[in-house]
Amino acid sequence: MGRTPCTEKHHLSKGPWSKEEDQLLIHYINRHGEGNWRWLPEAAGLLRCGKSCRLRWMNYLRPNLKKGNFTQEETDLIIHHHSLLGNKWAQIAAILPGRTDNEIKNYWNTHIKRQLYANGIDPVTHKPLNKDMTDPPANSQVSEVVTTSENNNNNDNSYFNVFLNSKVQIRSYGYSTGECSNNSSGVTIEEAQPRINLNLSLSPPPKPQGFCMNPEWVQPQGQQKERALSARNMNVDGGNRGVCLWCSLGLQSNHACSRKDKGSSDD
DNA sequence: AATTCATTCAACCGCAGTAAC
DNA sequence: GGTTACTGCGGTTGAATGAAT
Repeated sequence: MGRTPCTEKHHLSKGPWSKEEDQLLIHYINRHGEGNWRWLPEAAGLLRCGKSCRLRWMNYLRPNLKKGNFTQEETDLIIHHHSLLGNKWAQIAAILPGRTDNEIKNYWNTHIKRQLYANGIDPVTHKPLNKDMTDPPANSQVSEVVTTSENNNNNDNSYFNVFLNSKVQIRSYGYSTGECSNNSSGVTIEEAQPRINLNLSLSPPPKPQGFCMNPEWVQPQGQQKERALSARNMNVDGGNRGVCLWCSLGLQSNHACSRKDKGSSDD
């Protein structure tokens, strides 16, 4: 069926809020507090529906809202948590004090999304756009885009010439295919707190310690090789799951990943 | 200066969850 | 258990603004 829009029901105002309306709303909430949105407009003397009042208050009028551009830290957090939560804007907003879900959603759609696309990252999956390189196993879970600072104290980059002059790392969490020998316990948000920036160029991975991934996904083809490797394989996190790049490159003996690919079923 | 095109973001709409009856 | 109403969330729209031609 669907409901009649509240504005139609009671001939209420629509469109941008006037200063007077804002003042009425602020004044009322300051005196009576939030809540009871259904009856608030009437009580406050507003010709708006409760929904509209709530939105106006939550997004623009309530105190402690942070105005202005997003900082790099905030952008990092948004990308990180989006990779974990998807389009759960309210949940993401809860992590960024002073920011609203609407604001974050807009910022995502107008800025971050485009920059991710421009850098070959699918903003939905947080994986490289190239389909051949990116289709994860059907049972894969979300992944995360992570960037690191240039100096990762990695003294052994010899196998990673493809990553020269690069910065981005894409960390995949919770793939149920493959597993690394030294850490299969999953990663909390706190543990995984990355330093992200939208200079999504590519960079060398850290030392291959517990670095795991599924070799099925490593199908470098021509120029796509670099992106695929960098985006897929850089698990800076000390090994979640999957089969390691080092293994896929035939370097098993050089690092700690003792696991053999065991297919697509654990947990 | 006028027009067109692109971008931004405030606000709206519909749906889902849930509490109250 | 079914219905209704309220609230919150996410997707989408469209007016305002800026940039390009």
